Amino acid sequence: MARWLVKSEPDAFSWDQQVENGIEPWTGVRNALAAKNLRAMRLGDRAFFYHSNIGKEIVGVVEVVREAYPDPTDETGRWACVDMKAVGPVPKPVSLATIKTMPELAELALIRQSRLSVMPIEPAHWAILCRMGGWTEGGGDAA
DNA sequence: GCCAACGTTGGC
DNA sequence: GCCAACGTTGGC
Repeated sequence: MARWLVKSEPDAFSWDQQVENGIEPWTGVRNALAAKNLRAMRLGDRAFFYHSNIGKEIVGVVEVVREAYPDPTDETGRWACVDMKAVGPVPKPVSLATIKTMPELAELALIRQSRLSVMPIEPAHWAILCRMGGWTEGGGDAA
């Protein structure tokens, strides 16, 4: 099961809204690489929910509950979205500033490609970020 | 098909 | 609010 990180500006769509809505279509991605990543997501994949611009920190974990389908907010029909479900908040939000202090996280796309809004996270990096955030994966589904 | 101009994102 | 990075557009 793959791991990801998705960004949202809390002004536009925040973690609180994700929690309130439960399941929410992840729409509005209009970047080729980000879209490719979206299409590669599979049911049960998990992603960190990152607040860009305001907060600049990982605040929660979401899970893919519907794989890529045409983004209803896109008239051209060229772009895709997935449905995300809130799994839970990260007990200790992990800030960008903190991530930047860690040499072992220097290769993160979050840092190397600051404008990419949907990116894969390597298992080792996922584990480090989970530890930093005080997040423990629920019973045995971490495969 | 190349490249300059422009717009957008996102950190600071 | 500013600026750097980078994606996209449009002229040639």
